[in-house]
Amino acid sequence: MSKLNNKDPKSDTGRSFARSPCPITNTLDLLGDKWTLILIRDLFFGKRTYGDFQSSPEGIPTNILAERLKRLLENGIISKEAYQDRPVRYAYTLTKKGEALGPIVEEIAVWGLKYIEGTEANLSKTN
Amino acid sequence: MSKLNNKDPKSDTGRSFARSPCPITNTLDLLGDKWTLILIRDLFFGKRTYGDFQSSPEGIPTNILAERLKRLLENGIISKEAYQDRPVRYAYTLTKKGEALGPIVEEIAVWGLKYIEGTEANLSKTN
DNA sequence: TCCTGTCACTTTAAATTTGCAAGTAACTAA
DNA sequence: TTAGTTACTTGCAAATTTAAAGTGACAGGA
Repeated sequence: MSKLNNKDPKSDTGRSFARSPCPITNTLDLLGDKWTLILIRDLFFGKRTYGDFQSSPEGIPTNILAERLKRLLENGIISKEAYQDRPVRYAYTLTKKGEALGPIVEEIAVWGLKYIEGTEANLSKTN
Repeated sequence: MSKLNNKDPKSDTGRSFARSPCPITNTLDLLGDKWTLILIRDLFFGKRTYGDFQSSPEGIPTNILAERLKRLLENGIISKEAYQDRPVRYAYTLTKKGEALGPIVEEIAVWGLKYIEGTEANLSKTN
């Protein structure tokens, strides 16, 4: 039951990985897609509600948004709390683990600004 | 004809983007998937041939490998050259633009090592 | 010459994921 | 009562990914 390359990381002993024990591979399995790091970026820019994320110019589909928020919650990268009752409204914020993604987001922005023509640094909230 | 949010980046004036002018978004459109940064990692570890990439423990499907190498070539992140004739064999290497991805890969590795239990730093070539 | 093997891909078909649109539930304000 | 907002969920077509097999160029050995 404790085979390597188990399809489900985290299951079993915690020492089996979906693809390999490489930290890069496993980080990519968590946030290596076209939307997750955009959410992390938005969180760094102070966005906190479901509606805030939807309003970013990239236009994330709502089903993808819900699923990504769930995955980030399950992995302890963000936390969710009601910031008001009547009606209940939720705010998502980065945990310490999530805040630690800062340097990754920063280096991606630096590279993009330097090598992709026409990209612009954040102009307030028009990410 | 020069609308923003054009579906085809690079088309038109070069000032229209697929999703937004954000450097993070555009970098993600280039390498935000589960395989591209693994190839970049392999290149940093000195792998250079098609076979080298195939032999990494993650087991990239060959059609994906071919397509990603093509995209990285088209975007000037890697270059391809024959390193022998009879039979012709090709080596892929990082360009200056590709080498500049070093800090991103590094920060991803640092985060993964710290926050994903069980991941291990590169043990020679067993990425 | 024929056969086997390697390297660098390409093709095919099925499985998975994505994107778009519409729908739902809770509640509030008019 | 009706309309509006927020935070999702559902359904389905389209796009992407995956595994597996196939192709073509060439080399070496029998």
